[in-house]
Amino acid sequence: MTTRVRFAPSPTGYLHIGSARTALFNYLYARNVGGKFLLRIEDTDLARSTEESTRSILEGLEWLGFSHDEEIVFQSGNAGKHRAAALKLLEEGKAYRDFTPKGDPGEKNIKAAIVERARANQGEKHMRDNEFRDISKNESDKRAADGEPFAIRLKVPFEGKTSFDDAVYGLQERDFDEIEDLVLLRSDGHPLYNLAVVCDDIEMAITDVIRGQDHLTNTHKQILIYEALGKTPPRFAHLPLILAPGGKKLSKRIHGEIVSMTTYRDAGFLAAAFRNFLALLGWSAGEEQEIYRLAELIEKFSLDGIHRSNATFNFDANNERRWTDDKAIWFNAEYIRTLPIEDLLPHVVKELKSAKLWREEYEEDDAEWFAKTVDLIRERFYTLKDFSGQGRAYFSEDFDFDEKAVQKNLKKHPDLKEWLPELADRLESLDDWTHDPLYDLVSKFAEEKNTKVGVIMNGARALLTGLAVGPSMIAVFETLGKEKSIMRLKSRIAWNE
RNA sequence: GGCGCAUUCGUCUAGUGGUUAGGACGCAAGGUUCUCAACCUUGAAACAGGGGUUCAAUUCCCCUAUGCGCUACCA
Repeated sequence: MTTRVRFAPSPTGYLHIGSARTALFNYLYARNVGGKFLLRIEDTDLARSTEESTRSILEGLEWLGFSHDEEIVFQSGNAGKHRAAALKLLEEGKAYRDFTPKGDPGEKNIKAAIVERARANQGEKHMRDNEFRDISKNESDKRAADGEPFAIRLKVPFEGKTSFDDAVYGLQERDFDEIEDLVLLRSDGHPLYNLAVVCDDIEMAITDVIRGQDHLTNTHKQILIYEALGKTPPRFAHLPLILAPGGKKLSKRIHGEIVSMTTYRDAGFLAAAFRNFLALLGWSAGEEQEIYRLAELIEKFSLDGIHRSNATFNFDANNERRWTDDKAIWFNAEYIRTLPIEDLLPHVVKELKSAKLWREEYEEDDAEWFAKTVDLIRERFYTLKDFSGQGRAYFSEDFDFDEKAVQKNLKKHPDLKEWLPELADRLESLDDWTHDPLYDLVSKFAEEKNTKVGVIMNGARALLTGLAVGPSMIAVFETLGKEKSIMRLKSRIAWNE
């Protein structure tokens, strides 16, 4: 039987970082064993589900490069089948109608209400004391026929336990005492989550369910449904959660944009880098390697390598430099500087286009220059945004001068105001615009002015790029070319007092 | 309240009944350098606590603590 896994988000927001990792692991697992990776949108909660969320999630998945197999399944489209399943169980006596009026949680905190109710019961087991569990079929049918509203509950047996062998957490057992007669169908006819999931997973012939650990205890309920339906449950693998610093839940409400996949895309992350980072959050191949191309991830992925404890996504909301996990940023920088240049170029092109710095020549006559320049400047960049930010001076005459750079590298040495234009004149007569002659000329110039070559270099860098930091000055001369270099050396803009 | 799951440097993690408990990010120092990165070298940094079992426990068992999850006619 071929392996079939699914990623099943509910469209109530953008693609969350934890969901993204669940999708990743499902994807890697499927590709590793040569199975199918399916997508199901769990849009049964119509009040909260939006088309926009669905779109955003799909966008996120696409960005990450997880292509799904087969058609996307929308859970809402299967409500009829879910209802039929509940009715079938009712017919077979494996479920019953509960005519208890629907309770109204109102504005009360749901968690508090649960605890309150449990405390009232003081540890007594009240799982099977529903008064409608054992009423006669006749009475049940009659009340239903009279139009009395009811929910359908699964009839969980008195004695016994469910068990399953989780691929991550090992053998899990749960006594029936701990499981209430769960509602399958609401009194308004809508199926509940546990029923819907089981029905859809059966329908989609899912063989392995890989999902967040928050479903670990619910799995027992789902197994009961599988059994009632006469189906064999799939294999389960539960994933540890990704938490915020301090061990708290990572939520969009509290932590905002940082949990959204689109944030990373828009911040200039490479999907490959983020994917790599995500893969190592809760999974390890058991070796010291950390950089994995997608093909390698697929090849090495195994459920055995999944951790059992939750991971913290480490960031500091109060520190701009640490707006997201340091290691994620490191991965991105590492990818930017080590990717084969031809793989990086399309991303830079896109960035320059969106920053209005793009010129068609970069793809034509100046293609070689473009590749060389990107290669030169990428080494100290962290995100794709840097190509249009710090890298602006390489692609445009319209760039800003960093005030600190001007102070430190130009104004602190007032002589440079005369020297640099003078250097420009010298350069004018240089025919061979390559490293050695350039270096010779500049160092001779410095010697002549009785100053350190660094003073000239740093001053020139500030004038030519607007920054105090950047590639070797000679390399900047080379890449900018004679004309622009001379022009900028003579420019007075930066000196503007 | 009940039930479940977890706990190795700040973070991500490797690992084992006997190890100097390893790596990565970050941090610090030094080297290199026209600056900043990169790179190289070095450093600080961890087995939650208490009981067992054992010749030996970070590793196995129990308890406690802490965190997380579930406990809903939410998903």
